Amino acid sequence: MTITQLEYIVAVDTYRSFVLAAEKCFVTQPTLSMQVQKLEDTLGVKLFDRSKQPVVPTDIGVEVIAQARILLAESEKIKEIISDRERELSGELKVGIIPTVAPYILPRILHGFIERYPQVKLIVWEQTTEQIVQQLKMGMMIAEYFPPR
Amino acid sequence: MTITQLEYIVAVDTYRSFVLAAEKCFVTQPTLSMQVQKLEDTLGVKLFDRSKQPVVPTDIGVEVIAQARILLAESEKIKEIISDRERELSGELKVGIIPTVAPYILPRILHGFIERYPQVKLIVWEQTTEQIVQQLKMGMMIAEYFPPR
DNA sequence: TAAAAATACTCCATAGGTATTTTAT
DNA sequence: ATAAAATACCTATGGAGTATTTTTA
Repeated sequence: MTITQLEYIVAVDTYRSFVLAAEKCFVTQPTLSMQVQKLEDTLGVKLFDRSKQPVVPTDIGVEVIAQARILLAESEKIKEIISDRERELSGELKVGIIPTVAPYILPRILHGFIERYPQVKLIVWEQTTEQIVQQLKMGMMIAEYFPPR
Repeated sequence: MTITQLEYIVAVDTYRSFVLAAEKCFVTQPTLSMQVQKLEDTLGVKLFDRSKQPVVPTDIGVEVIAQARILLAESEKIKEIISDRERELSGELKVGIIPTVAPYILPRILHGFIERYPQVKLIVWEQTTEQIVQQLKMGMMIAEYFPPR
């Protein structure tokens, strides 16, 4: 049982659709289907009834999903602890970036950002790609795409 | 951030030792150390101060660990939902087993169990190795080792 | 017959392991 | 000197992808 799997079943419950839930979770439909099945295997119970459309949670699925929502809320609180602390430290913005591309991308970010938020202290944070991916997944960093031209 | 990683930091906090925490979590010390570091990377904060012994959580570590304990408690409740439901279904014991070894091991289990709990209905559940491993990890099944002779 | 979900595969990221080095008492 | 944590390296599981088949309305 993973936090991700719990997010998936909550999404399926919310949207009553594997296709739509997958889209909202930014994964493909087969990926989401398999993870939901895997969680069902782990728990040893069917969480959704797919024999009708739209998909509907089973009786026990309703209970598990309700508890999953509570757990996910607690998970959000962990992130809040970090954000609160960072706000409290100072008006800072950490920018995670891979060293290789820093000289190409940083100037553009710095320019646009400093213009709009001149009072915020910018902290450039060298990270590996993996660390950045993690930060993005956690919603603790925001990605903005700067096209090459 | 995974539920496992949260279990690890709670264990380190509880035992004030990576070595002992690893033992209690049934993983090796390097595995636990790396997962803790990875979580620290993900959150972008140091959770423990290793410059002293025993290891002690940082200020923010204390907050995160407290919240992690809450989340893990909610995680336990999901398992309880399943167990409660299973209890309520009937006085049953599900036995997960790989088809290959069933004929060798089952008779022994059945004999000992039926003797002690004659009123409980036994349900043999054919599973893959992976499904059994999951069930064991979740604590939803108990493994007992029957030596070959 | 047109959606939605399941299945079959492929790939690679990473959790976990062993061996070793570094750090703290 | 010794116990504990970090680091290096390796392996294999499984999460996620694409392509396709089976379902349900």
